[in-house]
Amino acid sequence: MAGDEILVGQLDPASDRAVFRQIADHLREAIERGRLSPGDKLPSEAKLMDHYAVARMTVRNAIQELQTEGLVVSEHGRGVFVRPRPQVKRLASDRFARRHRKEGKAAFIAESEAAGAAPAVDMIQVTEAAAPADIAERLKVAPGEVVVVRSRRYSLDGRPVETATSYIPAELARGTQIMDANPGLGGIYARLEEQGHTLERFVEDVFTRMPTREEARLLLLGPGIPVFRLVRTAFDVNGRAVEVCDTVMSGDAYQLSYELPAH
Amino acid sequence: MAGDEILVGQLDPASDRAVFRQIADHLREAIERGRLSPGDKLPSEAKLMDHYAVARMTVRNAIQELQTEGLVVSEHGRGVFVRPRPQVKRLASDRFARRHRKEGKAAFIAESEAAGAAPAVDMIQVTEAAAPADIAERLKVAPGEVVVVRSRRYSLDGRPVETATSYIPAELARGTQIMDANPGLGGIYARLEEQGHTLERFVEDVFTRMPTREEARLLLLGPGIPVFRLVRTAFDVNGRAVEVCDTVMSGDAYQLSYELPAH
DNA sequence: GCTGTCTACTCGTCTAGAGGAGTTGAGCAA
DNA sequence: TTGCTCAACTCCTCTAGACGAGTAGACAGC
Repeated sequence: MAGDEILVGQLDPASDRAVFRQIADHLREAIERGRLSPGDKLPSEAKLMDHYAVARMTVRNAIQELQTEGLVVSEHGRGVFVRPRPQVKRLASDRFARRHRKEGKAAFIAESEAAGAAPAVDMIQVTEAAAPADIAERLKVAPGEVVVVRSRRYSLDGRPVETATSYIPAELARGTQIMDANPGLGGIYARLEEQGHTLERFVEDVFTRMPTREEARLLLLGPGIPVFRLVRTAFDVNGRAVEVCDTVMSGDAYQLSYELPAH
Repeated sequence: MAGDEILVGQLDPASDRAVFRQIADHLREAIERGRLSPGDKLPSEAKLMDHYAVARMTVRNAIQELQTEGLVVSEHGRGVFVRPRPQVKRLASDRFARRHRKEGKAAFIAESEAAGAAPAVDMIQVTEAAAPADIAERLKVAPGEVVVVRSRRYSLDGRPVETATSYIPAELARGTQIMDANPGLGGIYARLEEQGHTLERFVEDVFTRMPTREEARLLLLGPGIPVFRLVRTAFDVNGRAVEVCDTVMSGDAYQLSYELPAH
């Protein structure tokens, strides 16, 4: 039976460390030392109860601790498993360079295919709405001013990995393909450049936090998985902010990579 | 009594949503709507038991859910409180520019003082050890090769916010102040440049995950707070990697900011 | 004024049990 | 072979209670 071979730990009754923490320590160590590999099943609650001679809640507390650390995931009716490590997608700092855009594909699609993964976009919505305060500040529009809001969700190989919401000043978007669900070849950055707003630079602000319930639902995030929040502001050659993109990315699916000059 | 005014929610017995989740939903909504502000005390377990007419474990499950979401923190003997939002430190992408270094201070010290916070560095250790695999790869040294390892912990206003470990090829560090606990004015980058390794660029790889137990201990992280892991490689003008700095930062204390050219 | 104690209140840990619901595989029936 | 039922096993939800330990305020005694 999977996982049984790790049932070797002994409780230390003299320790002032809580019993459930001692059990969690045993299991954690088994995972970190590789006695349990990603995807392996932990001993069932019943087996752990028998082995350590403790009540059910004590075992569950131990497992709960590992869950919040992101080390294991439980599946109702099946068991508790060491969390498999997903493929990590590397986002390079040149991913919005114009040369990539010229190929006629939006950044996400182009680089995903290059990495050998199957990209998909769904839940595309285009509306007009008041800009949230922090977005309005970045776009240099009045708080509450109506802007065009484009939101969508990206998936890789069937797994949702990222939600993104773009905010564009209304006068830059109205009457263009930016208002369509499909913004056309090269994405909205290509459309903005066609309008004469040649892009010069982007500023990305990166945060990390635990997902909201809504985000966990959209990105299929279990407990113990944080998200990146990435707010990117696009500036044209006149220094005007022409778009702000607010992205929430599954923290275990991404590695961000940036290049900094030493000046 | 603090928090009592939010005791207004009603359970929906017809709902198939678990009772403890309904209670968590009520409390979460109270926090998000501002009926409970950062620092406010939630109703005690006893009050919630009375109000919802449920068992203690049910209430504790609800609170546990909010804890793993990072919304509340519990304090033994005092109560459960809405997590106060700490001051966020913004790391700009030019923070390692030479002009900052010339002022004679290491990056962390200089920018913290500029932001009006009191910086501190402790737990400084300098040793020689084998480079971990991913570090060796970045440094372009043989796996397991001995390098100089400098680790330290940074605090702001008394709160530890970041641990950092630098790896420097041994032949670049031996016989220099880099081996000392105090690397001198301008930090180790200044020392490397004095050795003729003029820095040209940095590459930063950014990850997010939940902290290990050790990291949570060093950074005083409660449940529900993720960390940034930031691995920075410094390249000199010859394209040689002269240092790799592996940093773990409290996720709620930092905002990273990068500038990307559109090319 | 200071100190130590006492008490009420708080969350932490643990036990012992009940019923429910999702998953899986064996075995049987069509 | 295919499809169904059923039992065993899994984790999920919830109850009811016990004892422990940290906190904070009231209060008596010095």
